[in-house]
Amino acid sequence: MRVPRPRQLRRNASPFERHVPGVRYGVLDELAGYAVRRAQIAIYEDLDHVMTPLQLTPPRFSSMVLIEANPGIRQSDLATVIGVGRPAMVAIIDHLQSQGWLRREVHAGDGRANHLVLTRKGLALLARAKVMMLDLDRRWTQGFSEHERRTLITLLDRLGPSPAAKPGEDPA
Amino acid sequence: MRVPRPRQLRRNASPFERHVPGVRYGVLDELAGYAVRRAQIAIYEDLDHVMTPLQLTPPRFSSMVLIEANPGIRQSDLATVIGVGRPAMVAIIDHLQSQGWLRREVHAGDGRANHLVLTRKGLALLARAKVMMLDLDRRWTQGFSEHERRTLITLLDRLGPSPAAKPGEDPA
DNA sequence: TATTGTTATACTCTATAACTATA
DNA sequence: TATAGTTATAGAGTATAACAATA
Repeated sequence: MRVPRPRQLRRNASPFERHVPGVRYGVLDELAGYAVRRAQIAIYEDLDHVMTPLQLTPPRFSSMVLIEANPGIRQSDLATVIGVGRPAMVAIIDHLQSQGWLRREVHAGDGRANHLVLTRKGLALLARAKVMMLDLDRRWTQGFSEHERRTLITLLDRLGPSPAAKPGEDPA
Repeated sequence: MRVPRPRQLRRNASPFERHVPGVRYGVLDELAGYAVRRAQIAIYEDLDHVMTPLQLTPPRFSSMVLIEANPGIRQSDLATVIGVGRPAMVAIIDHLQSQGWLRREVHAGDGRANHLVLTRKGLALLARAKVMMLDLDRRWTQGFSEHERRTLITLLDRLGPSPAAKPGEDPA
């Protein structure tokens, strides 16, 4: 089962409506998991407008952020962190390198591994992308108080099978 | 850009870790959008265990819930509601029908449209699936208070470009 | 002319397996 | 033997366009 990277956009279609008037959603409205899915669809329609002009995709953007914050990280570790396989990571890095945004250097202590570093050009683009992404994300939480925004992120980080659901912490 | 139905599972890989120790996530930790993505990856790894034995997928399950709650809904409307294209909906309905879980009847007032109705067998399976899904969802929010659970769903429903972000309502 | 369901097609993303070079 | 990166391949899911039947 694929983890939906939200569905491919239907360019000429009307935007996704989370609650179509007159339709009863039954248990779906009771499921946190379905709320996540719904939110993701709505978000991705918008995300496209920011990513595409920059020749970026969500995994490409995430990778650049992580390489900047962890210079010299190796590909396999990066793949683990963003949750893709190693082969998929090769394609992501290939693209970023073809744009001149990063270099693959030989790892100092391990001849098998790649040492990933952003170029000046890559850092410049990333700076722009980060501003745009932060701006977009703030627009998504426009009506939220800062407390609500933090609460949402914290609850999302706790949601899920194993690492989440620790009764001790109470972010709300 | 595709809306990620979360990534295909790597069966022999370790489960997705949302915060790998020693890795700095930079702005990613500030983005509600990335928190959504992270949560979805974690969720889908688990979802698989419930869906597969029942010959279900998330869109199939959602479709059945919606057909039960809105008997006679037409395919195109169903597609709009769950956020897929009409061709994708055909495949979903085909499968549900092949399992004997629903019938396509001719719509009373419109000879073009299909009137979708669950069979007794479909209703029985759906009843089982709903119990399992609710149970799974509760496990994902195990450490949450009921207030936190509702808050998460409400905030997720407000997150996004257009319909969300209404300053008036304060669910937290 | 527009819409519903359908089919055919292409594209994207992903997993899996196998290869190489290092360890 | 095991691991990092790579390549090749197949599969799932989706969008797009075009078609028939009906409105």
